[in-house]
Amino acid sequence: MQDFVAVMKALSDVNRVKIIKMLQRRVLCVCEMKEALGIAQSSTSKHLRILEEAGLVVRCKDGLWVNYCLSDGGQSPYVASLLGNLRHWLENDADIEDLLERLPDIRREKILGK
Amino acid sequence: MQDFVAVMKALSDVNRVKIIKMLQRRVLCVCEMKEALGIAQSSTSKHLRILEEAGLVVRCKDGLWVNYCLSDGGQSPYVASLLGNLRHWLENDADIEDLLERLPDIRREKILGK
DNA sequence: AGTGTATATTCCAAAAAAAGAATATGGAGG
DNA sequence: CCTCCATATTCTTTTTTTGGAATATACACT
Repeated sequence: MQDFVAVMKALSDVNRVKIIKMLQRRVLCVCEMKEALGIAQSSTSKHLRILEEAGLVVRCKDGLWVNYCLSDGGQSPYVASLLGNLRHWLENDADIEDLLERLPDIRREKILGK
Repeated sequence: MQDFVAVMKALSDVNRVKIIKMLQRRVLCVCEMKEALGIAQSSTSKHLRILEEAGLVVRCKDGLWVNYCLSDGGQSPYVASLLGNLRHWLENDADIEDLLERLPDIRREKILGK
C-alpha cells in the first residue's frame, strides 16, 4: 500500500511529472532539469529524491555529474504501468510540448554556475 | 496536465485508496464508508469530493442517502487505466484484505446516529 | 592541499492538505 | 410547518508539502 501511495504522490506534482516526460527523451543531470523547469537547484534535487524513492527514476553517478534516467519498472508493477502509460499520456499537453521543444537547447555544457 | 495530477493526488491518500477498493465490491453510502474507515463523517465526505472531482467516483442521490460508485472512466483515460489496474492491485495488501473482510457486516441499517 | 564545480542536505518560511467539531442544507415523514 | 436524518460545508488546528537560501559533501583538476 505504501509503495503504491508513494508512486501516486510522486506523480501528483507538476514539476515531477515534467521531469518524467523530459527523461523519456534523454538522460539528464540535475542542472539541466533545474534549467528547463526554472526552479532552484535544491528544489530540483528534492523532487528527484522523491521520484527515486518511489522507484520511478534511477540515479547514475558519473564523476562529478549525477545523471538520472527512467527506471525500467522491474521492481514495481505500479511504476511499470505508470511509466508505460506516461509514454503517450500528456504528449499533447501544451506545457509539456513547450518544455520538450526547449529541451534540445538545454545542455550541461552551456549552463554556468548555479 | 491538471486532470492527470488531480487523479494522482486523489489516489495518494490511504483512505481514498481504501474507498476505491471498497467500491469495487459494492455501492456504498457515506456513513458506511466512515464506519469502515473509522474516521469522521466530515472527513469522509471531503475525501469523496476529491475522488469525485478527479472523476474516479460518481455520486448517486437516492432520496436521503447519497450512494457512491466507481466511475466508468469514460471521461478520462487516466481514470480508466487506474481504476482498471486497481481491480487487481492491492488485492493482497494486509490492510485492504482486513477492510474488505469487515465490509459485508457494515450496512447502513445497522449504523445509528453520527 | 587548495580550488572549482555539481549535487545533496539543512534550515526556515509559506502554502497546501488533513482531520474533527460544529453548523448548514435538503429531502422525508409526520 | 416542524422534526429527523444523511450528507455537505465551515471553522480551526495540526501536519505535510513545497520552495529557496545557505551550507555541506563529493569528486576532479592543478
